[in-house]
Amino acid sequence: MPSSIKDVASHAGVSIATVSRVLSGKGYISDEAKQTVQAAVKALGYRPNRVARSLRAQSSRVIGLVISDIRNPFFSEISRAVENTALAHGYSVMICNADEDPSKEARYLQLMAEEKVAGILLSPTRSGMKKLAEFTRNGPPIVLFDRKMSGAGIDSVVIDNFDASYRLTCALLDGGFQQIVGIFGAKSYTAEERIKGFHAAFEGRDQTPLSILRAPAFEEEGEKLAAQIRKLDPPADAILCSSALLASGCYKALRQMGLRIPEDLGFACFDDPSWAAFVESPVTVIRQPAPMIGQTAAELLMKRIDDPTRSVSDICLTGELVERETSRRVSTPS
Amino acid sequence: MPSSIKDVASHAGVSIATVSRVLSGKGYISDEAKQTVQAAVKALGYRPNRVARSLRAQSSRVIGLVISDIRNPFFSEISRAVENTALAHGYSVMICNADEDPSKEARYLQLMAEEKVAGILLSPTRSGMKKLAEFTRNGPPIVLFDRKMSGAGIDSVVIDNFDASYRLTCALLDGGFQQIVGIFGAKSYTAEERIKGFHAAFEGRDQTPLSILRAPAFEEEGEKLAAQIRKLDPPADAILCSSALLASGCYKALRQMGLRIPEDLGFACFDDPSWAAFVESPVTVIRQPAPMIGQTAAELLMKRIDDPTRSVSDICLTGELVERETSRRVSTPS
DNA sequence: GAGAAACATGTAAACGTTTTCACACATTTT
DNA sequence: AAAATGTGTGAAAACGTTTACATGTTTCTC
Repeated sequence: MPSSIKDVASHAGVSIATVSRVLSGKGYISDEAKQTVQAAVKALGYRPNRVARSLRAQSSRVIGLVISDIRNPFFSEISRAVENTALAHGYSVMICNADEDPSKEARYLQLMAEEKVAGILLSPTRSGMKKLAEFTRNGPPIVLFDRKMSGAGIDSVVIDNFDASYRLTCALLDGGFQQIVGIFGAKSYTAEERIKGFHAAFEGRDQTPLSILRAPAFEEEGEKLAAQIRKLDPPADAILCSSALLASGCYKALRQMGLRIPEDLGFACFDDPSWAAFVESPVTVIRQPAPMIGQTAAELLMKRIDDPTRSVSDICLTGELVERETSRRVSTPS
Repeated sequence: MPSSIKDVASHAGVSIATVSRVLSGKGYISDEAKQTVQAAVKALGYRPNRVARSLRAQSSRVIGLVISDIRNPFFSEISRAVENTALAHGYSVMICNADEDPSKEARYLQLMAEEKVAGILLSPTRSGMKKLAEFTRNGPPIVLFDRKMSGAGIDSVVIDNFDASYRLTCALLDGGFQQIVGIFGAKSYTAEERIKGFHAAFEGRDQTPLSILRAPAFEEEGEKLAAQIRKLDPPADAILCSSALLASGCYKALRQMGLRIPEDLGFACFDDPSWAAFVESPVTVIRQPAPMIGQTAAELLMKRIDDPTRSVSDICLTGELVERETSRRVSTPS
């Protein structure tokens, strides 16, 4: 049974209004009152009740973060950055994991509105987007990250997925690969952009994509896709993966089939999972500035909270191409 | 400006008490009242305000999850399982990332108490443990996972780290390695147990551990440790890593030094990061039942919430040894 | 047909804050 | 010396719920 402001007040022999004033530092307080109240607070180990505070203020110092998949290292990096940034500004972060499931996403969004969070950071599923515009109208402010929604008047911070995908594909093309298959997420805006960049890289060359496969960004899906790829005719000679999770599933399956990379199959992917640097032949990747995305999005949200009328920003960061070995064709010694 | 129960009441032409009764399903309500109220709720898009509800009830249907490092896949697996389990029981989960920092941990624990969460799931840092016993006294119920604290009367679910470490070490020993160095987390209970198991494996054999190194469980730390290991005299011939993060940092650095694994150096680690299965020589690991840990801990917490007087349980699960190639010495062809 | 039980509803208090307002006193300005 | 400020304090309302209690209605039961 923690003590309330009432207890502090009677212990200090003042009214609760005075205690509140001392605690918030607003209004006039005599030095004497300040002293006795602070002593009482210490003596009772008083901690203000945030729920009561939120009820009164109709908002809390909590930022809601709804991520699509907590197991994806890209998102956990972001979460970490968001948390650090928010903490530095006196906000706490409540993370919810939508697991790429639109109904879970909707449920969490609803929950956060009911919890009266100060604002929401979200990487929406494609299907969740429709309701979003309406939700924002009388819910807390939202900032989108990783995935955006043009023209809805919602702030966003993403990377230039078109450009990144374009460059990654070019790396494969310039490396001498001919039959490239692209693997992309199933439902996201991000995937759409990357597919466009993928196609664009072929323009002006006398080549075309071999195939485009799509699946939810889970490791198991990557494994399944690998099997599909083996069946392609003409056979693929390189793979581009749109996410680390898909990539590790796919890479794993390929290796288990006994394929050598890049001798038998070129490979390139988004994100820079740690293993990309230390497998037999290090993997060419697009490294996304995840911490920067998280920090930028959090800062943007806090600005929006402070000033709900400010004009909406769409911030675009750029990915870094890290060319390693798997995007260059090697003459197979066999 | 979302509508309140008052709005619903006047819209339906009844008192707020009636509305509340319809919504909660408690007490007597006529069918007629039920109808009109439900219609009003729908018409206004009414959503109850959870903050008010929590204030009144002095507790919310939210479970706080304080994890030590969100970037560690082991913890993100757990988070996911916790979330699913909690959701199935009508609870939501608020995740906070302590980043292995005791002061952040304390801050978050405090925050959650102030937010009146129904209960807390925690993998405590070693130094945070002292205050824990006191905290539990007048804070929300706590269940510990991954790391426990014997004799404090707090529920816990962990794996048998002693045993797992023992078996992993034996795998290396049986594989023919002589000079084994162990790398363990810096501050955790878990690390202590694993170190004991590590030592135990040497008993009854005419060998001793070459060295024991400790560092915070971050990837960068693993890289640093790899450099230290190279300087050892006599030189190490195998490494045992206590966490996936440490392992990937270490493995990466070793590969960059041009070392072959297991030809030049045996290797085994805890957790089963995806790359362990598909690097040149697949890595021997202890696979921890992360989802099971998360689920069990969440269920235990909910039982504790329902019955604060129930006797405390310490649940112990076991890790699975996956013997692959890096724990067996091979005759170096060079 | 009278008392009891069951049903239905409304009133008001409570949860712990913050903040407006009013009041009291002290100091400064006209 | 009256009026205007400045300083310190407390009472009370408000935030949106839930629920104990009071007050009616019905419907049974003998």
